[in-house]
Amino acid sequence: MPELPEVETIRRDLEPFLNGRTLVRIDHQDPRRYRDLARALGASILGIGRRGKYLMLDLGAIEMIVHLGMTGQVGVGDPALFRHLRVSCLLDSGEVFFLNDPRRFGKVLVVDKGDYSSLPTLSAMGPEPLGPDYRFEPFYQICRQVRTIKSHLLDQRLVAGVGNIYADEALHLARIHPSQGYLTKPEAQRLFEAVPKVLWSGVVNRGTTFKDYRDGMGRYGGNQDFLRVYDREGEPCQECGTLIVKTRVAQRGTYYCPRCQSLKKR
DNA sequence: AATCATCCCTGAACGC
DNA sequence: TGCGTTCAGGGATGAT
Repeated sequence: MPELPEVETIRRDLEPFLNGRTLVRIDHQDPRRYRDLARALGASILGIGRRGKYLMLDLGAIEMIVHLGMTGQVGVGDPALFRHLRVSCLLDSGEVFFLNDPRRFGKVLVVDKGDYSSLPTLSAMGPEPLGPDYRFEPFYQICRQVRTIKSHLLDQRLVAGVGNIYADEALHLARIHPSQGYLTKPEAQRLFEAVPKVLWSGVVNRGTTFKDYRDGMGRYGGNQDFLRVYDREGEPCQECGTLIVKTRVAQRGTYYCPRCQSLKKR
């Protein structure tokens, strides 16, 4: 499940293969899912950026937006190696930029540059937690009045790019129960600082491969060996030794330490 | 306005 | 062995 660190790792991997290339041919079978891709024919890739979990290929007046969903994998190489090839783009280098996506939760579309009206989550995206516009006050104003903090970490409006794995990791580092609501200022401060810490760790370790994730070169990430709670049910908390518990919060599998992350009634 | 439930989709894990 | 069931969840959407 690619989140901010995984998408950033892919972005860095693909940059040297895509920068300056022209899209010579684009193939896919599902025009309802992969929209307006023909608009990109003949366009050159001026840069590859990222916003939250979205990859953005700068094509000048337009941009190609890629979201990997749960099982999407992009790369430059031989698409014949993949069973679930959904989109392939022939480059003027002769190489193929492709999306392989078994479960088809991923998206690829071409839009006028900056027009995200067909992507409500991207339109309302919160600040980049690893960027210069990440501010405590607006973060705190939301945290203090919501009922279940984890659902807002996943929501993308509070902060961009956090998914299920890094939400649990940040909450453990901040010692906050995933179902906690109405955070105090010190709690919000701890969470505000924990989010970029766990995301940087993910970037440094080239992403978390729990099952499906591969980087832009098809390699496994390394961050799974450094997770504090995610997928560690029954293992001892590294802070206090209490066994990590798995529950369900916001319709998501949720791991936490019942001692370090106690729920406060408010 | 916030919160919750449902849908999309496939493969792996599980139970009998 | 094999078949059917359950689970995983990001984001869009509709309901409460």
